[in-house]
Amino acid sequence: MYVKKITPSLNCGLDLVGEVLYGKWKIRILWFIHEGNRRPSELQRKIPDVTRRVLNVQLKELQDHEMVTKTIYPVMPPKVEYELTAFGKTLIPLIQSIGLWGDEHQERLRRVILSQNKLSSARPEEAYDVDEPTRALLPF
Amino acid sequence: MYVKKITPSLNCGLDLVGEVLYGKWKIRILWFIHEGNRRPSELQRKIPDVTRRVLNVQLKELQDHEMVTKTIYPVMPPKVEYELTAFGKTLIPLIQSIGLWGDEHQERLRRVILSQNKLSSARPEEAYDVDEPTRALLPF
DNA sequence: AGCAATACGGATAAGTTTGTCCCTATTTGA
DNA sequence: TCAAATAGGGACAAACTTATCCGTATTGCT
Repeated sequence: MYVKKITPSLNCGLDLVGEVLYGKWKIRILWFIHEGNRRPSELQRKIPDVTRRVLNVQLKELQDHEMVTKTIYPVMPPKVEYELTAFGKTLIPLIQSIGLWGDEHQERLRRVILSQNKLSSARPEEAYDVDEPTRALLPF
Repeated sequence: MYVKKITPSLNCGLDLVGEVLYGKWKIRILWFIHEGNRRPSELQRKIPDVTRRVLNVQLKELQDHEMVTKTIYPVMPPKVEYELTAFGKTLIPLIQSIGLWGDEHQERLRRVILSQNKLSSARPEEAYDVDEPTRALLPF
């Protein structure tokens, strides 16, 4: 496991939140668990872009940060379930607000992100299909 | 300037927010500008841990993302001021909520962050039991 | 017998962000 | 005259995160 060499600054609330929410997929992992996707394989189907390896790593960190619990059922084939802790649940309204803000401003955000020169050209454009109908009302 | 090789996924609102808010100092930069610290030197005094170099880089990104504007006064010594755009201001309530959540839970957050083994050594003991009772059941 | 599904993680590579070091310039004040 | 304040940025190094590739194991279906 990677060990940090630089101690993070933990001066204010924002720093602290950063520490537990930083991670490319963490917020969405929390959201999908909140939606009832408890098993790793379900989560991976919901977030196809994440690899299983990284999904495991980030779930482990969420666990260490007491955002989720993990239950391993000693059956074969293996079965594992994650759940939000009470603490983790207190984050859900925040995540929802963030997602809603992103949705409200999605055209503008997409524009400023794509027109920024940090992206390497050649976007295959229109890769996406976006949302499953059940998700239409939610931040995604 | 660094150019990304991997196109980020921009499927949902949360992805989009991630793109513009990701960055170790960005949220705090926005907050301090909101509080009236407009000049780079003021911002650096507010966030001593960030280097000037990185502060400039992140300010530039916020500018590209239309979160802040930059005004250069042609005087000597140089004078520069940043301000939130109307768009940037719509983020402030969100940032405030996040910070408040972090403040409310700061003891717990500090504990789980510090007791986590990703931090390099030398934290004054405090064993930390964080039981993983279910773990023992499977051979992994 | 072979393969998919379930799940985990070490070693290593690639990608990305952040930090360090150095250079540019002018004015004011010690 | 020299230091400090103001602001910017190129080249590079270090730190950190994420991805790839492999290996472990069992059950059940074809």
